[in-house]
Amino acid sequence: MPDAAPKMPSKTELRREDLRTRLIDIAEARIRAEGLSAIKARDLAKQADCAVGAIYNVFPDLNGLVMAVNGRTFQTLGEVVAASVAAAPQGKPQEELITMSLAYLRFAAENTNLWCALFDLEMSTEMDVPQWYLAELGKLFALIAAPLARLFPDDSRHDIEMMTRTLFSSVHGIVLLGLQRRISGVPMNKIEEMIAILLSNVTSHSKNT
Amino acid sequence: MPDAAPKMPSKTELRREDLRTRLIDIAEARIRAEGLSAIKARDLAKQADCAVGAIYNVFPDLNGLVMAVNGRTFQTLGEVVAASVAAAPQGKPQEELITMSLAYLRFAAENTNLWCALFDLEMSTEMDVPQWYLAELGKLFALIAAPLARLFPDDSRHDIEMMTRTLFSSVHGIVLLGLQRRISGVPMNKIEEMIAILLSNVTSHSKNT
DNA sequence: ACCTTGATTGAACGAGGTTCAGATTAGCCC
DNA sequence: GGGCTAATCTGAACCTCGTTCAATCAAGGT
Repeated sequence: MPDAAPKMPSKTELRREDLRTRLIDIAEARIRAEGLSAIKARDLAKQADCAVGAIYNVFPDLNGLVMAVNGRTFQTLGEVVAASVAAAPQGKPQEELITMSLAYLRFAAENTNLWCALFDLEMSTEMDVPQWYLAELGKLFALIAAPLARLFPDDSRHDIEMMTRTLFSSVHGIVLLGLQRRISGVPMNKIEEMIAILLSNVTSHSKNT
Repeated sequence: MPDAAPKMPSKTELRREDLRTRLIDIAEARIRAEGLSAIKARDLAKQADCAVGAIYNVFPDLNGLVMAVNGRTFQTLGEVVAASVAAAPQGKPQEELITMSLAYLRFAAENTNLWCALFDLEMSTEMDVPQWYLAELGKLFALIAAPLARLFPDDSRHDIEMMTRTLFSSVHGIVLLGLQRRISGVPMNKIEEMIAILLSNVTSHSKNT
């Protein structure tokens, strides 16, 4: 017998994996184009050229599929933010924070539906937050904490952690409400201005508590 | 004939109005207890002791009913925030802002499901934002703008407006993410601390742009 | 070739929002 | 009060979805 543990990728396994990625691709495209509510089992099956039931061989349910899409989205988001700060040489900490925030805004604006799906699901079901989610969030937080630690070298790890969460939540809130009311004005550059106001104020003064 | 314009509240009208408020009451209680997803047409009808179809005589659809609940919620929220600042004699502007923000947090924490419903609906359907919604939001903004105007008397109306939106969105973001991860720690007093960090920093420095 | 095991299928189930033809009732004039 | 008209009320029926499962089929081993 051959080695047992790293199971052979038998023909079945391959089809399985193929279907899996095909479904994720289709779901991602659909969410991007029409939003989370456009995810319908029968539509997906038709597009993927498989039976409805086949979806449930590969994912526990449609939520699981959306989670897989969210995994991709979250990873891309992390890369985009990291890339933005890597691109700006080694600016002042404040500028790094603003750069990252604008990258976050930009990503959310250009991929609104995918970005919304990231939260629409976690929010509604308050069950087990998956591991990768927390891991990705941790990576984002680390990116923010770095310039903050340089900016406030005397603050404790705890203080930096608090500031990180505070700033992330704040920027997230600005982006969220900013994009939400696409109708009622608040053009993109106003949102950018708001982020700049927030960060330049917060980071030009130091002591908290 | 009697005057025509302010139509008589005939027996039908009364029942109609009665059913309307009864349905809102029931829906409000259900959302409070079990969240937005617990709103089921058949359940509501059974509890209100009417036929399923009757709901649609009084509201365009279930969304409309939820909107009515949201109307109440939003109004209560406004009152709570206004009351909090009225209760604190005439403190410094910074303290007013913190007081209001903590009142906002407190309301969201104590009425999480109702508060979530406020955004879960507006978010998903991006159709016409109803008039009362913008009006209530305007009232909230006015409450925030008042202390800001005292704090930065030289800033233009536009600057104050921007700062108002910025702070509101930021606090909203902190509350949102804070309450979202009820599981993964972030106890209430940490959230309060985050709000305090944000506001004390922002409002102790002045110039933007 | 044959058997066993697991994947695949799609019709069927159940849950939920919404509708509508018929039954019921209110309002009104005699 | 009796009768007529128009509106309201009713709940069975319709439709859309997610999800399941008995029956079918294919892969891999012997």
